Amino acid sequence: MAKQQTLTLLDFVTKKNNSEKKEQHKVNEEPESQQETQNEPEPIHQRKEWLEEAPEGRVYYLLSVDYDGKKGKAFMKLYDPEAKKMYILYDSTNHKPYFLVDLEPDKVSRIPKIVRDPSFDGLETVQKIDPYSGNKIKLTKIVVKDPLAVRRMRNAVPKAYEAHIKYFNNYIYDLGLIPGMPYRLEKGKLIPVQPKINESELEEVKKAFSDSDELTKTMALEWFPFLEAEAPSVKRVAFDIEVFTPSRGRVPDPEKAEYPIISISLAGSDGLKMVLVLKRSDVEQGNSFSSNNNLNGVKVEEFRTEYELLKRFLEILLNYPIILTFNGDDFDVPYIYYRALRLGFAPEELPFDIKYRETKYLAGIHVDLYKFFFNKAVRNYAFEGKYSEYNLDSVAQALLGVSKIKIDNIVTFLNLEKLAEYNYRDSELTLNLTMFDNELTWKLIILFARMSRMGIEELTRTEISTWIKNLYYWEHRRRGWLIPLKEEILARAAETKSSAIIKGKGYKGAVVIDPPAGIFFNIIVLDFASLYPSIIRNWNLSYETVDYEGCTKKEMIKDESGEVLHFVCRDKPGITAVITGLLRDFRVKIYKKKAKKSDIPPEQKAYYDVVQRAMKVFINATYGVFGAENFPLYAPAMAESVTALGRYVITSTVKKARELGLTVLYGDTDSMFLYNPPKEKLEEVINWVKQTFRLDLEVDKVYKLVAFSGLKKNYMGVYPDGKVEIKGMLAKKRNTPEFIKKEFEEVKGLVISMNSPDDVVKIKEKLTYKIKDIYNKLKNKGYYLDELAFKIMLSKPLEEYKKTTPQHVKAALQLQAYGIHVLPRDVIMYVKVKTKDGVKPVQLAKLNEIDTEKYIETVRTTFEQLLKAFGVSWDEISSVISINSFFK
DNA sequence: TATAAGGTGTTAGTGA
DNA sequence: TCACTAACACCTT
Repeated sequence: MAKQQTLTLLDFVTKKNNSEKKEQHKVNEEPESQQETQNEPEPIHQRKEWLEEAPEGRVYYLLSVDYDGKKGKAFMKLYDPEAKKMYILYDSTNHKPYFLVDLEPDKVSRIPKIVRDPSFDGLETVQKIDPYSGNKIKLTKIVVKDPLAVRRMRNAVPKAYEAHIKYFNNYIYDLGLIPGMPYRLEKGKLIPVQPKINESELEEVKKAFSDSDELTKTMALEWFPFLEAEAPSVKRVAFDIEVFTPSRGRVPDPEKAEYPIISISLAGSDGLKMVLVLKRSDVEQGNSFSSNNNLNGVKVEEFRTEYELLKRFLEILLNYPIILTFNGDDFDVPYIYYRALRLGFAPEELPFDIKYRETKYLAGIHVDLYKFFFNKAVRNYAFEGKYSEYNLDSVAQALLGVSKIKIDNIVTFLNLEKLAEYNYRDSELTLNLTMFDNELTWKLIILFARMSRMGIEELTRTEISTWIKNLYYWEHRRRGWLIPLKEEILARAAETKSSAIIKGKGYKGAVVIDPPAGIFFNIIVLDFASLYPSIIRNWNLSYETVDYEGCTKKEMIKDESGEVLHFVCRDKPGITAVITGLLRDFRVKIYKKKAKKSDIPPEQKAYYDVVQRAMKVFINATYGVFGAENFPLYAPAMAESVTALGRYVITSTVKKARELGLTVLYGDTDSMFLYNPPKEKLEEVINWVKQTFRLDLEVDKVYKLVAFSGLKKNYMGVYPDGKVEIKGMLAKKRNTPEFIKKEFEEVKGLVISMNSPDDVVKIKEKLTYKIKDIYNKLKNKGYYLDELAFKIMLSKPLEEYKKTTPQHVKAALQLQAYGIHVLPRDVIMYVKVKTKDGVKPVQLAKLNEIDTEKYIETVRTTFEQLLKAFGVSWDEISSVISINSFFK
C-alpha cells in the first residue's frame, strides 16, 4: 500500500517540477548568459560569484583561506561583524605556489619534468635555516603557476622540501596570517587589529614567563593578544533535511538522491525558527502545526512541490554567512545538491561545490558539527568525555540535556505535524550545540583556528595532529626554518631503545603501580601538573634537540633504571619545548587562574575557561603526535625520551615518598595515591619534587575512601561529600548491559554510606545479600530484554571482520539478513542466547531464549571487581546461593 | 587523512 | 578437550 503511493508521489513531484523549473530557470540565467559570450568559455558552475568583494577600510575576521582554480589565486573569506556578512578577498600580492630543492638552479633547469611543465614559472635561490644547527643553507625555490604542478614535479627530484603542504596553508604561513583574528582591509592588504590589553595584564604575563628563555618571552607577548581577543559571535543557521525512504533501515544514497526531500528545518542564531514541509497525499496532516508545543514560535511553510521547497530553502540559507549541520558533509549537503540537480536546478543556482568526499559552501562557511564533535581531542579534552556516542542525540543529551524527538516509526510515515516537530528539533539541537554556555563551542573553534593557524573549514574537519602540524609549520616558516623531511628526522636521531610491554607498540610507556585489594579510608592523590608537557619544556625536548650530534652541551636522558637512552642538546631552545612550555605556562599560570578569579564578570571567566580548555587540547596531544608514525614530524626518539623521563620522575618520587614514611598504595603515570599522609610529609615531597625536577606536584584529590579491586586502572573513589568516581570498572563501561549498571548503581550507595573501617563488615554483608538478589532475579527472568542487551560499536564495515567474527558482528549479520542495514560506528544491541551463534540482536530475540548462565558469569565478573575490595570471593556468594536454592 | 602506551575482559580460532 | 594466542572493544593516564 505504502509502496504504491510512493511511486505515484515520486512521479508526481519529479514531473511537475521539471516542467516548472525551466521557465524560472531562464529568467535567472538571462543576464549571465550574455556575459558568457563575451568572455572565455568557462564551466558554467564556476561563473557565479556567491560572495561580494570585501570593501576597503573595514574590520573583518579572517575565517578561512582557499584557492580558486579558475582565477589561479588564493582567496580569503572575511566576516564583517557589523554587517553580519561574509565577503571575499582575492590575493593581491601575486603569491604563487612553490616548493624547495637542495639542488643548484642550473641543475634544476636541466630537469625537463620541471622546466617543461606548462605551469613552470621560474627558479629562485632562497636562504633557509637548518633547524638542527641554526646554520643558513641555500636552496632553490621552484615557483609554479598552479598548486597541482607541485604534485607533478615533486617526484622529479631526489628531495623535495615543503612540497606536501596544501597551497592555501602555504599562503597563510607566508603572509603570517592567523585565522580567527580581526584584520583591517587597507589597500587590498590585511592589517592585524591589535586588541586592547591593559598594562596590569601584560605585567602578569611578563611575570609568569620571567624564568623562561628570551625566545619564549617574546613569543608569549606575541601570543597573548590572540588569546585575549574576543571571539566574534557570528550569524549562523543550522539546517536538517528529512528524506522519504521506502523501507526501514535504508539510508538514502546522496549521489543518487532518488527520493524526495519531504521536509527541511532551519534554526538561526538570529532567532529564525522554520520548517519547510512538502505537502503529500500519502500521509495525514495530524493536528495543526500551531497546536504543537514543540513548534511554538516555529514558522511552518508548506509547499506543493519539492522544487519550490528547495528554492525557498536556498533563498533563506543565503542570508547566513555560516551554515551548520550535523553530518551535512556526508548527507544533507550532497543530498540537497544532487536532488536539486535532479529536479532541474542548474549547478550555478546552487551555492555548493561537491567533489568526492568534499563539500564546499560557496556563499560562506559550512561547519559540520558531527565531524567536530567526533574529533578525539575535542571529545576527550575539551568536553572531558561527556559523550561516548557521536550521534546528534547522544551529543545533545550530554551537552544540552535535550534529546531528539522520539518517534516510533520512520520519518516517511509520520504525519506532517509530527514530521515538522521532529525535523525542527534536529536543527534546534544543532544550532544550540554552538550556542550553549555562552557560545562555548563556537569560541573553542575560533581559538583552535588561531592556535593552529587554520581556516574554520579545514579545522573543523581534521584531527588534532593536523592542527599541531599546522602550528609547527607556521612557526617554522616565521623563523625561516626549513621544514625537515620525515626521513631526515628519523635518520638524524638514534632509534628507539626500549621495548613496549604491549606487543606491537613502538616503545615503552608509563609506570603503573600494582595496587593492593581493599578498602582504604583517607586517601590523598598527588599528581604532577601536566607531566609530559612539563618534561618536554624542562628537558628542552624536540625533534631537533634529541640526539643532535653537532651539539656542544649534551645532557644524558636516563630512564628509571639508570639506562641512558638518548641525549638532548642544550645549545638552543627546541621548538617543541618552546611551544609546549609556552602553552603550558599560559594555561597553568594565567588562564586557569583567571577562570577562577572572583573579581571578574562570569562571562569573562567562562571565556578564560574556554581558553584554558583549548590549550589543554594542544598541550596534551603534543607528546602523542611526535610518537605517531603518520605525523610528518614523527620523532620516536623524542617521544621515547618523554616517557623514559616520566618513568624516572615518578619512580624517584615514589621512592622519596616511601623514604619519608608515606604509604604509596597506587600510582599511574603521573599520580600517587597516599594512605592517610601527614600534612608535613606531603609538603616535603612536593618541595623535593620542585627542587629536584622543577616540576609541580599537587594535591589533586582527597578521597574519603577508595575501594581498590587489586587490578590496575580499576577502583572506586568516594569523596567526603559522597560523590563517587569509578575508574575502569566493568560496571562503568558503555557496553555493559543496563540491568548490571542499574544494580551496580544501587550497590554504589552502600559503598558511599561507609564512614570508617568499622562499617566495612556491615556493608560487606549487605553487599552479599544484594548480589544474591540479583542472581535470583536473573534466574527468574526478572529483567526486561532491553536491559540485558550488550551494546557494542562496530568499528568497521561488516565485510572487514575477516580474522574473527566477534559476537556483535554475528548479531549485526543477523540484522542484515533481516533487512536492517548496519554501518561502522553503529552500536549493535544483542543478548546472549542458547542458539548455535550464542547471540541474537535484541530486535529479534525473546526473553525465554536467554542464556542465564552466561549472564550470571557477567554479573560475577562485574561485581567481583567490587567484592575483591571487600575481601569476599565469588565462591562465598555462590555457596550461599546454592544452599538457599537447595532448601527452596 | 589517523596523538601515545598500559590495562582488563570476552571470545574466536588454533594446535596439541 | 584444553591451553594458549590473537582480535576486538573499551577504559586510564
